[in-house]
Amino acid sequence: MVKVITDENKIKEFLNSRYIEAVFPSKERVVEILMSGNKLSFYLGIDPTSPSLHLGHSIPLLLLKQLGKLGHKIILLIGDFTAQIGDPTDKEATRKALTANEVKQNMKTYVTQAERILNEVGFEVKYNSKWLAKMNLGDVIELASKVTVQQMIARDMFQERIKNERPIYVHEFLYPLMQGYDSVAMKIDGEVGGNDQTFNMMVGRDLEKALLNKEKLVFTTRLLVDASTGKKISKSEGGMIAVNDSTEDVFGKTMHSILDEMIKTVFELCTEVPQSWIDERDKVRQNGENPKIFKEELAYELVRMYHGEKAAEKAKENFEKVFSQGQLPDEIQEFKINGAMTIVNVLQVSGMVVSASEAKRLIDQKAIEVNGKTVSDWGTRVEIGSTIKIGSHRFLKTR
RNA sequence: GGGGGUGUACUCAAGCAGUCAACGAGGGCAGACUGUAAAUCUGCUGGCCUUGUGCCUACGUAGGUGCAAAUCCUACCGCCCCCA
Repeated sequence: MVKVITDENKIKEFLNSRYIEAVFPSKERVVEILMSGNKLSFYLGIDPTSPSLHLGHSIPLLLLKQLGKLGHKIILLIGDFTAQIGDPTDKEATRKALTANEVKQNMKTYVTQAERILNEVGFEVKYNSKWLAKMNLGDVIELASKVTVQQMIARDMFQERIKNERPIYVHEFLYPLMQGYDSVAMKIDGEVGGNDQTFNMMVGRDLEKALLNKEKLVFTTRLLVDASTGKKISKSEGGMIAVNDSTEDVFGKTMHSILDEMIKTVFELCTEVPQSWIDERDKVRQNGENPKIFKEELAYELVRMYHGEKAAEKAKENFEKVFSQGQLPDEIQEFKINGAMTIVNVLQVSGMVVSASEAKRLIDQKAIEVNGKTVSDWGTRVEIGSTIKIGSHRFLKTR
């Protein structure tokens, strides 16, 4: 059993963690409670709305890990019920409701993904359908009586929607209540979440006080945006790096989608590398070092965290080889063909493109190479044992 | 319940009978340039093939008018606003 740490310096150090944006009700109060020596429980709730955890999720996970290291009990709450409702946070449109099946599919790998980050500390997994699915209308109304409509519509994204004449559904109002009720159901001592979750987390704090007369602490983490420009960290949603991406993908996506100005922030928020090292490296970069080097260090670190040292080493080598030197990667996806076929056919049948038209377009755009030669004719035949390059970084080998 | 508005490709958004597979923007893809960056420039962005002033499918859904419909009519469905 891990002993609860009550060393004031360590607790203050924790509160100054670079992951933290704010704590509620106040730093002083949090110190007081953490110093009590009681083993407390903290949780992070994640709705399985997509099949993978990405860089953004890793921030509260890392913070949760620190709480675990202080000797407290940590819980990963899978919002299997809430995922079906949809958190209206930061969305200008109502989220498409997920079916129970989609949710189930999505959460399959959540725990193993979270493990990659929480590895050193033990954690418990809970599912909020356990209590939310059981509530009856009376319970819901009781809960709803604790929050006013004014409080709800005061939230910016609801204001946005009203302004843009977009619909707001009643069930979306219910979302914060449900998330708040999670705290009550678990009689939780504290919650960790991105700062966009502040409202939802505070509803939980209010509910816990009202229904259990218990004080809940709230830790909000910084978000992955550039503080000075407010720009998103990656150039696109699609480029979001996922914990269960392949090692090549984690490395490649990092190199490809993290803007230079963001490298430092991602290091700070998504890794556990000492601050002094980050500052030092950032300084060197600012003094003119090719930012590619710093970025490669980030890519390496992320792969190392998720997949281990060896994988990181390999991913780096592979990257150097394929992109810096323009060689072929070690492992190329293979596709079996029965004798020579036209290039368009191979691309389509292998699923590398969705239609023959797309294949033809790519050929017209000089994006297809077979055995190192750019293909210009749709009818070009591909023999068994050929290596096809599609665009800048996709490869296929026929066999 | 009454009145007004609206529904277009991944998203936003023009079009309001033929020249519409549908302007523009964003996103995505590809090419040039690079550091697989960013910025910039260029092209592409429904499907099929026999690549054509070709065929099929698509402008909420179902019908209708007409040589011809995303565009007009009818019904239905959804959404927004105002009044009650």
